Amino acid sequence: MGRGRAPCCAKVGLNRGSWTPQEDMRLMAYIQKHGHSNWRALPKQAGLLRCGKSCRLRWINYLRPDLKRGNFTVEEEETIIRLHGMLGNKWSKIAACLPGRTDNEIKNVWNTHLKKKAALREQQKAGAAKNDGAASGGDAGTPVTDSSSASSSTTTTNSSSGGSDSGDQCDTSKEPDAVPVSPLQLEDVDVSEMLVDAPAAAQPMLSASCSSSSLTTCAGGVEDLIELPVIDIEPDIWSIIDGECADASGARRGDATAPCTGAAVSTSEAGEAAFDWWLENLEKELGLWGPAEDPQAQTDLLDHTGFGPLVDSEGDPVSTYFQTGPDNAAAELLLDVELELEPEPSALLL
DNA sequence: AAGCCTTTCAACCGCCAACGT
DNA sequence: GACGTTGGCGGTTGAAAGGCT
Repeated sequence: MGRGRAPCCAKVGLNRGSWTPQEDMRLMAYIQKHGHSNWRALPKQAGLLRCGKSCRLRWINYLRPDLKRGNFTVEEEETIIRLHGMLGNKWSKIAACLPGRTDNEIKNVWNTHLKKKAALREQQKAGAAKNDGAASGGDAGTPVTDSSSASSSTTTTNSSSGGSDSGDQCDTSKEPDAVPVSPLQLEDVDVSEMLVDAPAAAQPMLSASCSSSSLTTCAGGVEDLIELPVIDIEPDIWSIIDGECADASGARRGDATAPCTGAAVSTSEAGEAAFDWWLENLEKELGLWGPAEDPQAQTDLLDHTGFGPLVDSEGDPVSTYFQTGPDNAAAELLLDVELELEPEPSALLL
């Protein structure tokens, strides 16, 4: 019936599985510039061989700049346990009360060790109830006496746990008007007291990146779109996925970033060349480009550009960026450069 | 050192609600 | 009101990493 929808996408020729750093960069660059008003159309417009759902998931769960990376704090774990006790598996609701955390992340944490922890606590409570008053005071509700258990393995060195938290409650990055937790369910509970607030530092990034509604999208932004890097995608794939834009894709063979309108490109050749130059340098700086047989050259380049910390030993610049966090000056510069999309080479090489 | 087992977590899948036509 | 489209949610899966024997 109407609800019926072909499974996400036919996935004909679409990439699946883990995202590559190149894909991450492309998605980030596109969303930073255009927002994500239409996930379904986004991959095509961004030149990604992914379905919109996959893009959304990747953005929400991993690429969003306001995400907290790293282990959960004890406070966060406590919050999850308590909220789960009230809400059940309403991961998105729980996530709404844990700024910087995603429902997927919370779900994983719960399933991996918080579930056991909560069960253990229940057992302890039951045991304490049985023994009743026999035991000494201050035991039954023992909050976190098992610090050595699961939590210790996941909250080892979380620097964000400190006192840096401040701010709004249940403010989720997902929906501005989202009702975090059902008032009916939480009527009797002081939710605010269990909330973990978002780091103030995350707010600017959040507002800058997630205001998709205020951004122009593909519909009218033809000249903007061509500024994104070009990748080689068989136009047939898009025509298979949805037949409507095969013409436009064919018109600019290989340029998957071309919008459906097929409108003329207005950027000058010089601009394109400069952008290519910029992109090439960007990829070099991230270790995504260049002869793979000479990693040293890339390292040298990184040293030269001052982007060294951006690439970790594993060579995954994106994950490194998010591990270091948006405060990382170099990373911010990178994003700024992407945002501006003004091919100004000198700005890249510090 | 090698193989096996366990844990973790990113990604996928299917369903549903909301919204637009 | 019916139908189609889209975004979002929760459950599940599978690859990778780590630990253990």
